[in-house]
Amino acid sequence: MSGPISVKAALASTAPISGMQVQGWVRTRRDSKDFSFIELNDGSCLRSLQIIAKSTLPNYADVQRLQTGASIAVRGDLVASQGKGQAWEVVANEIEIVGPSDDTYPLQKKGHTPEFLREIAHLRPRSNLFGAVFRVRSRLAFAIHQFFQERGFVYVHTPIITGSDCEGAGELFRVTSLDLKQPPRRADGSIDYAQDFFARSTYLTVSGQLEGEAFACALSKIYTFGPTFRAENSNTSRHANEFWMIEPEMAFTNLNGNMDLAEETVKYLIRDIKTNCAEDLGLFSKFVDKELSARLDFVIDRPFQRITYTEAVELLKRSGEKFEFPVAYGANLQSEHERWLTEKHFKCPVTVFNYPQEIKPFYMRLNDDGKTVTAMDVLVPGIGEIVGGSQREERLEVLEENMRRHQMDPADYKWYLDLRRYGTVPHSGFGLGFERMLMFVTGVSNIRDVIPFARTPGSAEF
RNA sequence: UCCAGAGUAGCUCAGUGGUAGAGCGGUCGGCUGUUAACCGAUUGGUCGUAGGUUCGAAUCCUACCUCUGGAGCCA
Repeated sequence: MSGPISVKAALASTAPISGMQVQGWVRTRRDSKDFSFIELNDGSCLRSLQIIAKSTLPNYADVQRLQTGASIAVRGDLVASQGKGQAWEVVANEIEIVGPSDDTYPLQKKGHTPEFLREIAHLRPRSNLFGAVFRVRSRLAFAIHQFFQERGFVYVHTPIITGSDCEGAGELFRVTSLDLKQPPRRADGSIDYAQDFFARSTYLTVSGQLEGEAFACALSKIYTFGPTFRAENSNTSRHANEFWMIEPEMAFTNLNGNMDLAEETVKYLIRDIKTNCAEDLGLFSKFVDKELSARLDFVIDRPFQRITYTEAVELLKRSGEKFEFPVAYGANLQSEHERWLTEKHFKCPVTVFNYPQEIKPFYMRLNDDGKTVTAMDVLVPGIGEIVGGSQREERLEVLEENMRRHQMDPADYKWYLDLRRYGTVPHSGFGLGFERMLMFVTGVSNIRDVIPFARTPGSAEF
């Protein structure tokens, strides 16, 4: 006999197996006249395996005291179940109690709210919902690599500790080894970071884009996929201070090619999860979001709407809708505006592009109208922005001018400007929020519930 | 950070100035190829924290903490 098999493998068996072994955690236990039913779950799949523990087991008294949460190893035979609800069950010949549990175990056999489970983040993966979420998270990460690798993109590891506090976007977490009680000072009293570990100020990355551009301008098509850190005091269901982001970057590609890739990426990922995580998706459709299945089908079945920022503003103005914030050209679209476009008007993902340059970062390419830049955001129902990207400004002089307008010193970005000095090329890319994609595909509405141990303002337990 | 709401049993909640409650869970017993089993009994509380008002506060007031929803920032 070989080693233990997973619950998933046991349930997928096509024939009885005598002399098999499974191990996992007790979900519930019920007594019958001469035996006990144990539901065993090992996280390999949503479903549990029913174990029949007969009263003839030498340690039956101990087995009857097994409580939810206990870990056991079972030897026995996989047989066709006599009961309804499952095809297979295991008649145990031996049950080893590996680790007992007791009645203080917080995950009892009843419904729990996600908010409560969030407080026990170390135990919640043992629940049906979170087991499913994190299995899907794993598969989604795999599918991302598969998607880009299939298309010849090279996976690049951009630095996590970075010296560029550029983009002007977002607060950064400082990385330092200085003694906070006695930091070295300069003559003017300011802290002298030249004496810090890297002989300069360093931070946790907020984006790998600039470094990604360097590699795209060499390997043609690249993507990054890694953690990102923002020190913003954001308290919403869609923001975390540590999250993962996918950032593809393509040389010789304009905004249209960029929008095509973003749409293809989102659709591919949904299709992959639908085929490879069907059982877990079923749980989400049933208990998290009844519309989930229909929405996912809708998204993969038809093209995303593409409209310019100007068109979006016109649509919003003509909508007759009363918005809390007024719609005006030159202002950022508010959440309520985005929601109207994607949830009420088009009822599908919407790609908005060509934004006024004043409200977008320095690196986006200026359009011929001299007013708009090649920004694009993909908005999805329920979540809002899931992708943000642009064609990058490849013209050295224009880029330098943009920097000056953003109060940036081009001298600080010499290496970035070099990419335009030597063999510059039109190139484009975007950032896809991994957790937001996971929220979209699972229907889970709070980002804290799709991250194993979420980091949010005031909260870094575990 | 701003706006709104909420903190009462392990969990979900009721209780709006006068002896702290229910359902679920847990425990014990019964029944039973059960499956969110069923039937009966039982267990369970510093009412978020600290002050204050009052003869008396879960309830009213003040501050703080935490959580939830929304906003801003964005992925």
